[in-house]
Amino acid sequence: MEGLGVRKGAWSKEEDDLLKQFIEKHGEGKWHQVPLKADLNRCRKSCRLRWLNYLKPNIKRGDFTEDEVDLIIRLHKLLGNRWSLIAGRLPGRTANDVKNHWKTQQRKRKASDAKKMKDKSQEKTNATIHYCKTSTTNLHQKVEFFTEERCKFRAYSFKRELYHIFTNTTTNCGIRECN
DNA sequence: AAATCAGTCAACCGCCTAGTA
DNA sequence: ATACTAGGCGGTTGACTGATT
Repeated sequence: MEGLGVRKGAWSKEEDDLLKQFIEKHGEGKWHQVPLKADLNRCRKSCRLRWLNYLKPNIKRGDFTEDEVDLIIRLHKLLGNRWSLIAGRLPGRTANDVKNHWKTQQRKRKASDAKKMKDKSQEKTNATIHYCKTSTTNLHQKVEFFTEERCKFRAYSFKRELYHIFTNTTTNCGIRECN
């Protein structure tokens, strides 16, 4: 049975050579025969993946070009997470590469969106703080002024405004008429 | 210089489908 | 119709590496 005592993890140079030699001699496919005939202590899936994602000739390494990125975005819109189909349209790129690239970009986008949201809310908070600071100063002065003038109603209404600034509410603040 | 963090990429896992006995 | 096997795929993990603190 596959999986008993089968080697896992990174492939060695020797294993790569054995796999390459086998494929060159017998061609792709027949993956179930590979471990036995190539004398590899690996499962068939691992052999297939190693070949497709790393050893296969013409695999392109390095950064994705702008054209490739653009194509990935358009194809993803069209096909969703069908990485093998998308990779099929990108010569030299594997489904694994495309998938990894997409995930990385997605993470970056999320991080940048989160930062934008944070900045926006910080802006809002700062504006509110600024508004409160200036408003409260003005209102306190008005309350004091009208209290001194014995203008109870005006002083009361400015107290209400103060309260609303601090509690950010328009419900009954419970402030009683000042004396 | 050491510790921590973040990004990248190879590899594994589990599921699905098709073919076959 | 059912069970089994192989191939294929997408999601996820973990090792590695370079950057930052």
